[in-house]
Amino acid sequence: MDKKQQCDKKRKSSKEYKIRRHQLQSERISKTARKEAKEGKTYETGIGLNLEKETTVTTTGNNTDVDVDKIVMGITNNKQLYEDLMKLVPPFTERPAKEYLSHDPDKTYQFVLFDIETTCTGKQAEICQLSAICQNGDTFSSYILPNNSVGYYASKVNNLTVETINGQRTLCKDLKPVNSVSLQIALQTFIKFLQYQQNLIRPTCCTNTVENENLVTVLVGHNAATFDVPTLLRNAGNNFEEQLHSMKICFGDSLPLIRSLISNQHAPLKQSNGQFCKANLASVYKCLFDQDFDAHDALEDVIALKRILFSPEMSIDVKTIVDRSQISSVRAMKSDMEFIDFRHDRYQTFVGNLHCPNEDHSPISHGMALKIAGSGLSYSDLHNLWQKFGETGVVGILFMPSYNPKDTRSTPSDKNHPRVTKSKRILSNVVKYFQSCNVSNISTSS
DNA sequence: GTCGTTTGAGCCATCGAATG
DNA sequence: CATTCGATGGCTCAAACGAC
Repeated sequence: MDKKQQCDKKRKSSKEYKIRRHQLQSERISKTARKEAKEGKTYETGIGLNLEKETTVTTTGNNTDVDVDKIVMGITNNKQLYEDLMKLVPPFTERPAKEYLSHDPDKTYQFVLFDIETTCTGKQAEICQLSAICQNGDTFSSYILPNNSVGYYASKVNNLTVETINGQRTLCKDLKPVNSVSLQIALQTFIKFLQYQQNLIRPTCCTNTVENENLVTVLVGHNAATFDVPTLLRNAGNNFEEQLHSMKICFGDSLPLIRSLISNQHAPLKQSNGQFCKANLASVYKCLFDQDFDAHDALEDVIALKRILFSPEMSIDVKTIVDRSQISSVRAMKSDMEFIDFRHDRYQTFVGNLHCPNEDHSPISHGMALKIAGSGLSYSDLHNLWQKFGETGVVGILFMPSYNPKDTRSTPSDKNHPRVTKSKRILSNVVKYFQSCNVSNISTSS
């Protein structure tokens, strides 16, 4: 009995068996799909006759379709070809794994809530205001004169503008001039503020005692992991980052914390209408205190955030905050930011060709363009593969697994994991795109 | 307007179990 | 042994939502 099962198992795990089964199933799936599509239109006609006709159409129709299985088999059986393809493209990249700090009862947590206002969003964003507040109520706030003007949408939100007054570029809040400093000055003042606050908790007399090891300072902002921290690190430079690192400062995000509370139906976040509030700052504040606050001034925002997190109305403990705020090291946030920027650069190369935003039939979706970009490939890499190896090149690189040389812990399960995707629909869409390029190139050039 | 993440629905690859 | 069925978990996508 066992022997028989094992034999069967072994047979099924063989490569040939899997490939054959895969082919058969693919055919079945496309057949049924076609049948269903047909049945929708001509339900009354003889099904058997229709099927016969359909299958003949299918086989001829497949000539224009892309036979992904065949291409994949060609590569799996040809190691040399696979290696030749690999030489043509940049090494595989992937997003750094997230590692969040979890609560340690032996440690003291010092939360510093912070927020920034900027000139716009995205990689171009410059910081115009940096504010922070500690649990003891001490605040820091500084306006910063950006090199560029404040964008239309950002200005609508934060009421900051850059005006020229007496020939001087001047940062204005609500059109009134404010004292602003350079980014470097603001950051250094901020560091001093943080050092001072740390020293309030760990006295300077015991610099090398256990006391030092036990203090964890966490900079928490709302949606900070996505917006504030990357923007801050991108603008600040290595010196600032090193200082934070040496002060053992970490970053946390209150958005996932709030989301987690809402999904756990944390009672204080239930509104009077019985629904739970949304996760944005204004909504949470309104729900807890039934008051509006002057949203989108960095200082007002951090004051509100402090009240939210530490008020008795909210009633959460330190362990909850630590465990659910996705606290990460400065280094981790920095390398994640670098990955995001790297991916974004490559993503842009797909826009307008393989990925057409706001069009009904873009060859690949936004998400897929991001995934390809994140694996280290740009449009020119795919184009190059297409020119040198045709569909084999493109499908081979996207489908076949790829190993990161830096990653020593490649488990057997990774061997089945594609560099980008195994989806036949997506792979054939990419191939079809390059085919149509060739056709249009010939027709336009001749 | 930008950009990134989460969410939930639907599709599809995969694999154990069953069939002839 | 070759094939098929059925359950499941992972992948993909668009929409909604967070930040400015």
